[in-house]
Amino acid sequence: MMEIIERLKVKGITLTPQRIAIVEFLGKSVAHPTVEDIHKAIKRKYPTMSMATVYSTLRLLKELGEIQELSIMKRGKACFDPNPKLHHHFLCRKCGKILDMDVDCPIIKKGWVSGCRVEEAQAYLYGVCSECLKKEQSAKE
Amino acid sequence: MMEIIERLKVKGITLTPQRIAIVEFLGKSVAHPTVEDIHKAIKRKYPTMSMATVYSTLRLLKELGEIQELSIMKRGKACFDPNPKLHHHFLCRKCGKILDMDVDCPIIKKGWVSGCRVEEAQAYLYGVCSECLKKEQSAKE
DNA sequence: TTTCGTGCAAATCATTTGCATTCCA
DNA sequence: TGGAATGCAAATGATTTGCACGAAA
Repeated sequence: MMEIIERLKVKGITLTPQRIAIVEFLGKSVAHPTVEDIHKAIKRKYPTMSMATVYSTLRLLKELGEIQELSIMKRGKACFDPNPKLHHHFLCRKCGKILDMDVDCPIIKKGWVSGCRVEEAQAYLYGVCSECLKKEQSAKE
Repeated sequence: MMEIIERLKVKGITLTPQRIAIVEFLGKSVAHPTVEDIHKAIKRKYPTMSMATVYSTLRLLKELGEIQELSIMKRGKACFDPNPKLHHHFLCRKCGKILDMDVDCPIIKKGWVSGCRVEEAQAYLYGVCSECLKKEQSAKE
């Protein structure tokens, strides 16, 4: 994730310890954290870290195209994906986990559809993940 | 939309004038209205109609599978689609309009993906709609 | 009569904003 | 040093909830 830091530096973005901490946390996260998740995690290191700072840094990173915010919401809370590239998501209704889907849909992508210019695309699948299905199976036996 | 009313009756749902008004409004709406849109429209006929009633009726209809709530949000507000069948949506960043997309994606649908059971799927496309593109074009000339 | 829906107001909760203080370049 | 970032608290705005009243079976 140091590449992000480099790009921010090149763009003249002020690199505060808080911002670096957020970028580093996002870089190693795989769970599509909410603002609260991020705040809680970083508060251990920086006890004064405020929600306002987390919100503003996330907005900055989003505007710079370094991360993406998902339209799917974890129980009403926004969540973020450190991977800004086009990919889709699966939300498990049992455990609430969000999984990245590496499916390449020929239609849901940038380009043209019915005369409209598509600049961004996101697909959301909802259901039960393989882990939860396994648990259901064992419970039955 | 009278079929919905029929189905509600069969299921033993109490049919109040307010609920009927909401169902009728949704039935003839094509613009994916927000809760506020619905409330405002019906308030003309029923001046005492409260937001709480709109919210509770929408939740009821959603739980019964008669309508769907979109994960895409009109400026932070939830919006609803009277068509509960699987289809996708396009949000125009210029005019804010949401269009139904009649594309049949072979991957973004119910079924199985990577060991997960997909019960519901929604794809969202973001960009500029054909109308706004036309306006842009004329402005240039 | 008894249950259920309505509508008002108050409560909730995520997110935003104002502003004084502090920090990076 | 100067402009930008931080952090606190207060404000905002969508949605939910509690509860008394009224309507429906």
